[in-house]
Order: sequence, then structure tokens, then C-alpha cells
Amino acid sequence: MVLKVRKKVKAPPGCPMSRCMALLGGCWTPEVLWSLSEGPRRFSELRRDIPAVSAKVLTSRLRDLEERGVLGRNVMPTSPPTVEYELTSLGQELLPAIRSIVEVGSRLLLSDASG
Amino acid sequence: MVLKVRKKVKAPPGCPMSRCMALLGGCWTPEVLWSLSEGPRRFSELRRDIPAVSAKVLTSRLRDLEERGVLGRNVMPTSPPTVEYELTSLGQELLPAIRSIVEVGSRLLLSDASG
DNA sequence: CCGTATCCAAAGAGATACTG
DNA sequence: CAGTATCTCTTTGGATACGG
Repeated sequence: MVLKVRKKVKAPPGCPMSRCMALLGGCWTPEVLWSLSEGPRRFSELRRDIPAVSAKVLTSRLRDLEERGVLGRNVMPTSPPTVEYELTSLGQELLPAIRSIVEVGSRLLLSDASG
Repeated sequence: MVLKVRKKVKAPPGCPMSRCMALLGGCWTPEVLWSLSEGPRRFSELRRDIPAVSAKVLTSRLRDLEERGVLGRNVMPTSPPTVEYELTSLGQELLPAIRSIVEVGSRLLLSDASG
């Protein structure tokens, strides 16, 4: 296959978004954080809490968040592998922001208003 | 060419994100709101404040925000058209959320740390 | 159970050219 | 000045199949 490397993108992928949203911008990120705000969760529990998210995306989000220092990942040496995720103190610090967003969102004019 | 419409996407485009981010999710939205938080701005002023945004995207964002009731658009009947945008009271209400996001963002581990 | 690899489709953003 | 139209490309998310 021919790899078309027409031109190198001068800027980072998508848009910079200053620093705002660099973290929250990922799909399902707010949901993940919200779920984790209630306490540690296992991978499958997160999937139950957020049924519509795919394993691929959830993994992506979890890895991003872990890399950012927002959450911790604990692998327990059980017979069937058990992995637990939990917010770090840094992660807890951004819950107010999440709450603000949710709250403001409910005050907006919603076209579809599906919820 | 055969249009492959394999199956209809069951869910809306992209991801739901509860209601979070339905508004703030657009690229450059935080920047626009931030700029407008200092007072009314004209189209060209916004472009100066946010040099990297294209006219197309800025227009998009402005229209979205206007439709959501977040900002108002005033067309002044001057010889060269003058249009001024300003936050509505609803718009002002989401500034705290923006601030939270910005503040939290600055505490995150930044890989590239371009700013 | 906890993921990863691959493929595919859709959304979104940028550049450019053009209009009122 | 203040947009709009069009086109291309990148990114990203979903589905599915498979691996540790």
C-alpha cells in the first residue's frame, strides 16, 4: 500500500484547546470520572456503568487518564485477573470542574433534550 | 461507486457525553468564551484573540453558542458591516466552569507542555 | 476477566476562494 | 468587514475478532 504522507501537519492533532479540554475532551471521559468519583471500579464495572462505551475506547480513556496522573491502576494477582481503577488526589481535584460542566449543561437550551 | 450503508448508527454522532461537553466540546469554544468574558467582541477581534482559528470554525462556534443562548449577536447598520458578540447572562454563568477547567488543566501532567 | 489489533465510518477542522 | 461554499485530510470512535 502506498502511504500518502502528503504533508506533515504543522499543528498537533485536532485542535489545541489551550489546555482546556486537553484532558476532558476525550469521549466518555466525564462519564468515567463520574463513575470513579463514587469509588474504585473494575474494568467491567465501568463498562456496566457506561454501557455504550466500547472496550477499546474505555481502555484508551483509562490509559490517557492514568498517564495524566488522574487515576491509578491496581492489578490484583487473582486467578481471573482483576484490575481496579481509582481516582488519585489530582483526579479528585477535577471533580468540581466536572460538576460545574454538568450543572451548566442542564441550564442550556437543549434542542433534543434526550434526558 | 457503491455506497456502503452497512448499518445505521444506532446512536447520535460521536458520543453522547451525557450533557457534559455537548456545548464546550467544540474546538475553540473555551477560547471564544474566554475572549468574550472580557466584554463584547467583533468577529475580527475574536480572530485576533484566537489567531489559529479559521473563519469557518469560528462562525460555527458562534452560531452554536448563539443557538444555545450563550451569546448574543448584534448587527450594527454601519457602512462596512459591524457585528458584535457578547455573552448573555447564561453565558456568564458558565464562566466558572471554564475557569475550573483551565485551572485544573494547569495542574495536570503535560506531556508536550507547549505553553 | 482484561484487554489489544484491525478495519471501517463519521465528524470535524483547515485552507482557499468567493460573496454581500 | 463578516461571513459562506467547497474540498481534503486527520482524528476518533464503534464493531468485531483475537490474545494473555
